[in-house]
Amino acid sequence: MAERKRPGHLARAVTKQAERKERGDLYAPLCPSRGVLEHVTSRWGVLVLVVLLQGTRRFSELRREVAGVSEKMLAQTLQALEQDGFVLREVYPVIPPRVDYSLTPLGREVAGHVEVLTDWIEENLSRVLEARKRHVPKRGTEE
Amino acid sequence: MAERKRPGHLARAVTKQAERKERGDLYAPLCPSRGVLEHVTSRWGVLVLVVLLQGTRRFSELRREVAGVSEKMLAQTLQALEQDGFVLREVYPVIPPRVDYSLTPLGREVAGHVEVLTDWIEENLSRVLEARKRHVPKRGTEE
DNA sequence: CAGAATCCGATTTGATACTG
DNA sequence: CAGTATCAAATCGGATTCTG
Repeated sequence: MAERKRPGHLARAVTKQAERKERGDLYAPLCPSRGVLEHVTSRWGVLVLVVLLQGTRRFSELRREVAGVSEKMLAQTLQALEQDGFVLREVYPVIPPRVDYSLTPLGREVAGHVEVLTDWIEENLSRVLEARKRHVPKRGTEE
Repeated sequence: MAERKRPGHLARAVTKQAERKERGDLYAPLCPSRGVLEHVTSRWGVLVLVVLLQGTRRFSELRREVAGVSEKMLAQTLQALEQDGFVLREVYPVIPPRVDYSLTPLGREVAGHVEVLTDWIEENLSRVLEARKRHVPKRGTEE
């Protein structure tokens, strides 16, 4: 073992020029996969995805469930996720306006992985908090 | 079904006042779990965790492997992850200085989940890119 | 080598209106 | 209701300089 360097596509010999559909490489600064990752792991993107995993939601409902998000950020987040094909936006021409947001099949896949992560964090928060206490801010005045 | 609202601890009746070690609630704006989530899902945090999953790394190695990160951001990211107990920092008092970074058991757990996510994104990049093409920027001039 | 500290412009974010 | 537009505040983030 001395070849496997990159985590993602390690030991995969993708070098066969543009072979398949094209896989991303997060370790290439210019790869668009970085952008996708950022949409998915963005502050509000994560929470929106996981909430939508529970079912369809309206804008105002998301606003309430994802506590703390501003209208602007929520709209912006939803647009990014919609553009990437994770979220479906359905507008009903009624008065008052009604817009439903839901996950696409693609979205359900990522959201599933994201949820595992968020669940882990919620579940293990105490362990992290313990670690923080244990952690010395600087290096102690003495050892 | 009409009770399950919150994704994370849904249908769990945590309401028994401060029962166990305390679980986080990402849907509570003030819960520290939000901070942990942000460290883990931060721009560079994600990449650092996945790289460290491959094994111990020195500062300069991380700098190279996580292409695009600046010294400042890398240091900052590592500090956050170290504080949360995900990363272990070992200093060797030699000249020139040597510092090794590795994952703690706790870190290996999160990093594992994070890797599943990043792998999915790399793997499915083409699907997302397709969705983006398909996506109409505004609402077309006509339908 | 491994950072800490500083300067400072580029983004991001968030209230607060305003619109269809 | 579901956003968009706007403006100021807060952060981010990188290049540079300086130690141990």
